[in-house]
Amino acid sequence: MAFWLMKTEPSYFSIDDLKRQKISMWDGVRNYQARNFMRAMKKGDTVLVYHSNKAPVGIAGIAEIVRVAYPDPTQFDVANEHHDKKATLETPRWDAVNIRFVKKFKQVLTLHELKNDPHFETMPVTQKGSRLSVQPVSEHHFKRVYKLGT
DNA sequence: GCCAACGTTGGC
DNA sequence: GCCAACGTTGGC
Repeated sequence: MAFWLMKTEPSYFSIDDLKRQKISMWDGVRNYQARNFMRAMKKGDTVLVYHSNKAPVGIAGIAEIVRVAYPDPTQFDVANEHHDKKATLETPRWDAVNIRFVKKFKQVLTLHELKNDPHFETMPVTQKGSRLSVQPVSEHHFKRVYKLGT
């Protein structure tokens, strides 16, 4: 059982969208390191859903992996903003996973709060210039987030 | 393989 | 909207 953090711009896809849809495809990841982390995800793993770019920036809730990595269909779709002309059905480049809504935090656990809590000093998301959209989370960090968020 | 140019992310 | 910190591309 592993823990992950995945970033989304809430104007594009938010924890409320996930709550409404119950199960959602997490697509559009176009970074190899992030993709490789997605490939390491197992059914039942826990995901911290992180809202980027729009205040309040931070962890908005929790989801669970219900389908492991499979070729992201948006890479083949010329009309999609995430279309990749170098990807083919035979040699796909990018993967998606499916997640299930678990919990929305009463309020977003903000990046500011994470940065001000010494427990999170080594958490990747609190590091300056951390752009990786899919990150592993330690159990220690997850437990602390859970405690503060719920 | 180097690295400049370019594109993107994401906090602020 | 700004811009630092990246990641990617492509000429050489």
